Amino acid sequence: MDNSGDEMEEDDTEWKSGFVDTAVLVPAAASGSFNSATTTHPHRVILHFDLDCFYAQVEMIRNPALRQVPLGIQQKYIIVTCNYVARERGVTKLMSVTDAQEKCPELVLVRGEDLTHYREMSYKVTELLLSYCPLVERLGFDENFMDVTEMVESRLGHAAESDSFSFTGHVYSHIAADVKAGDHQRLASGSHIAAELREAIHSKLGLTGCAGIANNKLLAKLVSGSHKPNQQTALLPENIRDIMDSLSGLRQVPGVGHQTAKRLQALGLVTVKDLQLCSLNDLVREFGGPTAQRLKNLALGVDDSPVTPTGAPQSLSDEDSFRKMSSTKEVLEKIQQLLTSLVERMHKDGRQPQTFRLTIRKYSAANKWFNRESRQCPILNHIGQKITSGCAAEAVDQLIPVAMKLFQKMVDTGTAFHLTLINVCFSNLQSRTAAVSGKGSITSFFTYSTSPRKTPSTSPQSQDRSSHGGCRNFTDHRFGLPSTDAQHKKQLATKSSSGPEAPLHGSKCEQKVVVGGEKTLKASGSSTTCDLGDTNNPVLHQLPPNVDREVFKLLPEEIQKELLSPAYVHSLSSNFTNKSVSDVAHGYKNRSPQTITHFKSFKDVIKAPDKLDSADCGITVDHQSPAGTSVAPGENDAVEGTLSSSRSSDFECPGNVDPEVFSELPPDVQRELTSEWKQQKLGLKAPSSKKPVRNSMSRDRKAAGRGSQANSLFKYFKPS
DNA sequence: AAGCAATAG
DNA sequence: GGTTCTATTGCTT
Repeated sequence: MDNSGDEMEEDDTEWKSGFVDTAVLVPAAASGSFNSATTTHPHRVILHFDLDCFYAQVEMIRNPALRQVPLGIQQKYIIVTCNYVARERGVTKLMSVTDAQEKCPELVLVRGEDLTHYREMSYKVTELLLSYCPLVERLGFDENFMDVTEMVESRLGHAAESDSFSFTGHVYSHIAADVKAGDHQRLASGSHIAAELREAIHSKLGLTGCAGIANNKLLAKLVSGSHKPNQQTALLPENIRDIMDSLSGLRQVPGVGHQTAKRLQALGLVTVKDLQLCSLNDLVREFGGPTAQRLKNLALGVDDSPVTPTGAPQSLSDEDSFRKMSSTKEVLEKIQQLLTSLVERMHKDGRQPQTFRLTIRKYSAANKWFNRESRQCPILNHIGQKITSGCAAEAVDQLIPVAMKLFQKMVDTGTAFHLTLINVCFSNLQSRTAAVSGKGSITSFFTYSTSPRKTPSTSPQSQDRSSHGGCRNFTDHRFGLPSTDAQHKKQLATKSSSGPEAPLHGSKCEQKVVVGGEKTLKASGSSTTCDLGDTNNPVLHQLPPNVDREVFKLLPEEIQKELLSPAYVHSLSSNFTNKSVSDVAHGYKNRSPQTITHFKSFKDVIKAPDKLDSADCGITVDHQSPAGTSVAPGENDAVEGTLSSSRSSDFECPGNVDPEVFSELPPDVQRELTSEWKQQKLGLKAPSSKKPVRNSMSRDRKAAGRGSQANSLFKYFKPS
């Protein structure tokens, strides 16, 4: 049944033509616009790199002793990957820890939930590849596509034909030495480039991996795993049919996922050949024209998708999963923990996130999997600036109430809930100046071009690569490739997305986020100083009715401006924005300039409750004195009518909870927390200087949620 | 712009 | 296929 050579399918002219010339199946409109070499020659030269058991390799570099033992990388209760020693003992990817230990009792486990080291190494690989050629596309942490067509042309043009008539590495379904490379000079050249890049990755970074060389991404990826580990394989055009036929099912075709495979199966298609032979009309009926054509092309080994330079990530997220989380307090602490690391990562990136998203997974017996839901909202500029300017603790503090508000949109904290995952995400990442000085003004990109992404090295702290200077030079005379040729620039320009100066990965290059540089803001040094003296603001009449004028006048000018911006005023009808405006106003009104600069973060407070200085904290609630010198209702709330509900002063927080943060939480949440604290207090002694995070302490006070008099703000917290 | 589905490693 | 911890794209509203 394996008719891989050239059997005669009686009536199938359509699919034969697909192999002969990819352009036949490519819509004319598309073929004119995609990248580089397609217009000058029929085939691009595409490389696919795939690092061997990537996480395990990183851990073995960190601890070379692990090289000789069976090593598994554990996330929660599964082995996500393992080294080859472990594979010889029967350990496989995605095996449960118990199964793995049964197979291999000597298995050494390393925890891999924290992806920091993997992410950093991953970007070093991408940057190394980028130092040779700009067309590099990441796929996950351990794979990269590369369009080396230009490099190949350059090499073949410059003659030095020594390399050009032989392949290096494997050639799919051939003995490499037997292949007449002269018929495939461009792929042969690509095989040498792949070998050199693999060697560079090994010598500079200490990592091994596989590579595939073919005429498109689909084929390069499919062929790269033909010989593992640490080997490479090229695919000749005449063997496309072979490799497609070798796939055991449609699921193996990159781009065909579970859902698509199921729909195809419903049409009676289970093998690649089934799809190749299926009438296009049937597919169009099920999937629509473009998807139908793409699926059929994939089955034929045809893929015209360009290698799209990945650039800096478009979102940063952090998440944790667990068996069960069912109290608001746990949720709050988990969110705080996730935010703390996410904000730090965001700061190193240097860009300013415009959107925050909270995702949860609710337990459900029926559908234990894939039930994630999320809510997102804009990030106020003053919070975003805290991140970029390095005020991480304050940024976290101010994001926690935002996150809890989103949380409550998804979960009725009044009734039982059962979460198994929480994710926090920053997206819509903008390069500094753009955000503040009004929507993407292009000019702002270039005025502050501080972190050139030309040099492959990113973070100063990981700067052991003192030899990095050699990279460029090596590249240049080796490949004689000006990375500035027209084709590349064209494609790069289309994806300028995140701004030219955004580093590929965490620069942490203190780009002096000139807060005052923006403008009129007088406070030069301290970014958060309030300007209490400014009383003649001509635009107060623009304020929405629920914003207290007196409070507004107390805000720093930058915040005022933000609140008055057209986009902002326009969106004031939404729940979120109303609430946020109020919160902002409220938060600031209760602080003198001095207390702001010395503000103790929630994180700091919770970690060192005994070091609290009450003078440093918000003044509305005294969380320190055992006597409970909480401020009387209304005493500090000049804006009682509009703003007081979320800050009922008739309560007390445990000593390790920042009242500022607490006060900004939704009333429901305050109520639940208060009742938990109350119970804990009754149940056990208050720890004063212990493992602070887990427990809470101090006195309670029942009436935390007693803002039952629903004012205009209360409704925003009601589930709906 | 928000939320989700699908795909990927 | 799902375990994990991400990340991207495209559809729908």
